[in-house]
Amino acid sequence: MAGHVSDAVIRRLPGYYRHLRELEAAGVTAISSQELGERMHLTPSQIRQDINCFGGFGRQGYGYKVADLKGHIGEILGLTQEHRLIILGAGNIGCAVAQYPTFSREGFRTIALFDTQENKVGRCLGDIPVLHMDTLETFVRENVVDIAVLALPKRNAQEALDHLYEYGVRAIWNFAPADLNHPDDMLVVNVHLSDSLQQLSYRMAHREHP
Amino acid sequence: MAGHVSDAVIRRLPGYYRHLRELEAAGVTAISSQELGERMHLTPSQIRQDINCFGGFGRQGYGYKVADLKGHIGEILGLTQEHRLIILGAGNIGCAVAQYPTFSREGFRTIALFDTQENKVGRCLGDIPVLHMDTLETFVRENVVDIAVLALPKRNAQEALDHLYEYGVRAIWNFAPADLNHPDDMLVVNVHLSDSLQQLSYRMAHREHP
DNA sequence: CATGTATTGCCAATTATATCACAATCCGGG
DNA sequence: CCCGGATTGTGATATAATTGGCAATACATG
Repeated sequence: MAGHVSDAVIRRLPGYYRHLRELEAAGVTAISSQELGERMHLTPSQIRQDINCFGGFGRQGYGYKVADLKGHIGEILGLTQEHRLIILGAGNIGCAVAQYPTFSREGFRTIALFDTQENKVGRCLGDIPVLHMDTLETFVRENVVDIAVLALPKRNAQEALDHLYEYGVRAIWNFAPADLNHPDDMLVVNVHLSDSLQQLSYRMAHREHP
Repeated sequence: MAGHVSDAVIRRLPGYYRHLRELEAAGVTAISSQELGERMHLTPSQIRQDINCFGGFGRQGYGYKVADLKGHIGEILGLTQEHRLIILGAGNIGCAVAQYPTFSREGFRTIALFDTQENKVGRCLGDIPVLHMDTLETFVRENVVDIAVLALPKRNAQEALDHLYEYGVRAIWNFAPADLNHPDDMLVVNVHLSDSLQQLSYRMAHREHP
């Protein structure tokens, strides 16, 4: 199992996790691929195949135990270990990420925000301090930082990434609307809000019944 | 041409648009599929095939005219017509969307935010008013609203969607971390920030060289 | 205006992804 | 403890997406 997992499967994993959490919260203890498929708008076959990339978590004639499966998928997603984040840019997006309620439940802990604007530096969001961008290097070298979130203007994003690499950060969650260049041993996942909105626009322009 | 365009192509279109805009800004007037492919990390073949879904915009022995191609793709994406947005939820995400700089350039115009918290209602973000959620129905019935952005807590999202449908809105850009039920003639595009961060976590947990 | 070169458009081949079908097997009830 | 009904795990098949290859053709040059 887990020989090679395709991108398509990885994209669906968080969806499984989300639905399983909801089912667990609703008190459902077991579910079949049939039922889960109806819920998620996927075929039962696809669900069984996806889950089987990682091993046989189900039981014939019964289905999957919700709590077990959620646990396994959480582990596969790496949510059992804590991730320490810093956020570059304390604007709306940076603050939104810092305060997003579900992240902390999933092991993502924001330890600091960074900004250049003097009126933002020194404040706190909850218990997260907003530090000056000039102190970034020292901070990163003296603290464990697993992920850096880029929530700053496009023009500063590439330079910030280059510095972060130099200081040792190897994973980036990027909100700047640009495809940043990065070394092979650095992971970059883009959010690209604009792309998502443009997809909606495309579908509106091309839907059959207007 | 344009018989049926696959999801995979639609997902890539905004990327083409973004890169073409950058090229145009950089003063590049023409580009080959080869060069564009290197820039975007796609094969030249794929680029030619993608673009050909919509017609032959290129010229043999020469490549594509950047401005022309950008214009065509903008049109295909529906960016030539204005879209009027309302945003439900004036928290960090709602405000981030309202003030996101590139949206207005692409024809997306936010005309109002809605919230239930009294201390937010009555203020403005730039020239966009924050109105009380109770006035949503009246507002939507009296104004043209093309897209509603859901930037409110998960527990309120489904109900909000149902109301919006009733009032006549037929396109939703959803930031709530839930897969909302919706009628067939309503378009819903999800952002699901958590999914994106979990994908990063997955890749961190499974990368070869730690 | 003729010629060589670069590059598209497009069809074929390959690879990836999703679905189907069914044997293996586990649960629950009697 | 055994049997019936349900549901998984999985190999085979179908469908979709990507890449390769090449003829057609437009541009640039002299």
